[in-house]
Amino acid sequence: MKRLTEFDELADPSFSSAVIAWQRAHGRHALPWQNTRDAYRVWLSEIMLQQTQVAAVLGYYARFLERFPTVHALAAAPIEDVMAHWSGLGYYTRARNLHACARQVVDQYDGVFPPDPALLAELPGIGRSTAAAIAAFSGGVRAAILDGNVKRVFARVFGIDSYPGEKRTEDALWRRAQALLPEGEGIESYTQGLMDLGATLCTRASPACERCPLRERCVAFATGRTAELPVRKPKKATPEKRAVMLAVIDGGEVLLQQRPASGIWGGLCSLPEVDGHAPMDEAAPQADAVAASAKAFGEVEEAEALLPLVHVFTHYKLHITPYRIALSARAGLPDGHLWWKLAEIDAAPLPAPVKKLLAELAAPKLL
DNA sequence: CACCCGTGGTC
DNA sequence: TGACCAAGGGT
Repeated sequence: MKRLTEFDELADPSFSSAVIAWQRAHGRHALPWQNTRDAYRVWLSEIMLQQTQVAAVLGYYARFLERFPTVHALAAAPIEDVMAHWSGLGYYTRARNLHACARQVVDQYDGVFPPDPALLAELPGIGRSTAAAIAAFSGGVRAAILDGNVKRVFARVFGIDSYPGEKRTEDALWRRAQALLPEGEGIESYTQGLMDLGATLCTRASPACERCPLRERCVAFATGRTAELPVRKPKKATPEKRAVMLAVIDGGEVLLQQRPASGIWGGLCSLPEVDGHAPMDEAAPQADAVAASAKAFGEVEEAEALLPLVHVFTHYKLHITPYRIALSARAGLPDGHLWWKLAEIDAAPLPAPVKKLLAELAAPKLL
């Protein structure tokens, strides 16, 4: 007698048939990165969609494709150009990896993405799940994804009551994902169906269980635990930091500083800061102290405190205290700094809160 | 392996 | 309105 393996235990062909049938009837079919097997377009969408919702990606995707229509165009472009087109989308390592990946595909694969998910996953910015999605959508390859949508759907359907971010739980989820893949054709519909289910029906809050094709096999639905599953990440207090930023203005231009490639806002530009990040229990420096530190950039004509703003990251809260510094004369340009025309601030590779601050400085709202 | 990395939307 | 979340990967 044949011993049942764990895969046999987890396998269930009716699961993928239900997802595929639902996707074909009720899933999304008209997103800009669908209805193509162009691996470049599929890859670009998958990278942009990492930890980012569809609505936020749409505009970036269109503008990016217009500027970089092929992997060759992207590989040939300067990184500054790539960063500028990513500016505001967040997780900027993705943009650096995107560029590095394009160059690697051109150099190593003659501009053709390999169909094998294991090879895709060796490229920068492409992990196991993204590799599977690219392979499935662009080549019909049978490979398992495990993103936030799949984790949520699985946690509810199978009543998984441990935190999905925990290694042991995630390993178990990967085994299910692999075991539940459709045997025959339909990997594209199945993969898209899992994403669509999670994004449109099996949402975090108030899921639409009455329309769900998996309702009758869903443990969370049967036990009234959809609000408790998936189990949330255990939370901890988030620290608060302070940054004093200098908007040094002269002749319609503002002084920007290149940030290090790693760390927060890596690879972007920002405003020069006084004393870097200080903990919140220290008071912000006085205006004269700020003006003194701005002397490195030239003769200070005026130093004006602007309205403080708070920017919240996943892991800490940043209190930004901005100062407008008007110069009467410029000193030599320090290393890693550049002047940027305020009128063209939209095109600068800046994080969202800094760009917003400077946009308002360039064109103050009349109240 | 737990933690780091952005931003906009939602309740 | 603060907390939480959304098509993860790199270290």
